Amino acid sequence: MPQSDPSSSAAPGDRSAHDHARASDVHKLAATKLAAHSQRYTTNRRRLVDILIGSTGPLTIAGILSERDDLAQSSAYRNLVVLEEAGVVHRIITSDDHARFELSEDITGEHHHHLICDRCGLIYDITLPPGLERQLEASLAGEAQRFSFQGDHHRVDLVGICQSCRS
Amino acid sequence: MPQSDPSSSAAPGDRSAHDHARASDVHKLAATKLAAHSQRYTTNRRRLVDILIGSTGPLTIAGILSERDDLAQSSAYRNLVVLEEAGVVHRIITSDDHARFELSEDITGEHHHHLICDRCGLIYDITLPPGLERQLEASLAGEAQRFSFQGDHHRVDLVGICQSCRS
DNA sequence: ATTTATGCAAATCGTTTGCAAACCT
DNA sequence: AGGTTTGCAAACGATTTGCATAAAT
Repeated sequence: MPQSDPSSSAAPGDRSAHDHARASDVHKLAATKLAAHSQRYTTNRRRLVDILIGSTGPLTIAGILSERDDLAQSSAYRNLVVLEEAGVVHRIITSDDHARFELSEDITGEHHHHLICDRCGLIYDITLPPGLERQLEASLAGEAQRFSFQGDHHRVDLVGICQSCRS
Repeated sequence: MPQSDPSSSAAPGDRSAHDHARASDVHKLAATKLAAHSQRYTTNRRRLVDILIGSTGPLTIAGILSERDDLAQSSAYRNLVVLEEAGVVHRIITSDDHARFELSEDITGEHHHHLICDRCGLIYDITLPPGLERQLEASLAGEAQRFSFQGDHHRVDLVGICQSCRS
């Protein structure tokens, strides 16, 4: 429903949660995770990771492809699946039709949440106080138990309208 | 990626968060909300709302259509858009390719969150302690302000594997 | 009488997949 | 060599839309 240029995905005043990890460390971890899944760290996969390292926030496929014109769309899709399964990247689904990708928290070592623009799909990274995270975890674990549900990870989003869509 | 019968969407031990509102009240509210958006409360729209009232949890389009065979798919899609815009229903997007729908919190008067099965897309409704909700709201509001983001509503999901997908 | 809603079938568009060539190990 | 990855183009499938008919005001 909302439409905009899906290749843009900007960042706000502060630095993003991503740029805390050094590129070489990220690649090392990525290689390890892929190896654990019997997958190779090919040139294209490394390229994808590099693009995500360089990004200030979650990127759409279009955004990723626009960074390098020597990247086949189908390979991007395929490799993002592999990277996701290996736990290297994380796929974010919003009401926007375009999936977005970011490095996984295992890789960046950060736990964060999102502000999601309902109009253009733009995503900002945010963090919550550790105490709040703990309480949340505890409550969710309790609810999961009631439903015999095996929780894996939680997600907190604030949905609204970003500054540029408002103006 | 995960696949299963999208027409099924069961409930667990307890009652769902939905069955607290009386059907007549729901219809009255729905009519009001639609009127406020210059939209009619047509037969098909009422049917959709009825199906959601009767459901124990969020339903996919397939699940909705399977409840009544005299409901055209395109009309379901179109009317769900109208109902969503009027704030009568709420659309839930997961990694599953099938959008799911539930009555909006304005209508049910309940604020709840979700356990989402990563394999089959099944969704359970859960609630968090009011105190925790308040802290969460406050933290999110603070973050929104930092990004000049106009928050509308928050969302908390626990993603994992449901009992039947585990067995 | 006009506007709005319906239902069918066709179109759309992000994503997935078949297949032959290129790449690793 | 033997299996994997790549890139092109074709296929897929949930959702959307054009259009003629039916309903509502």
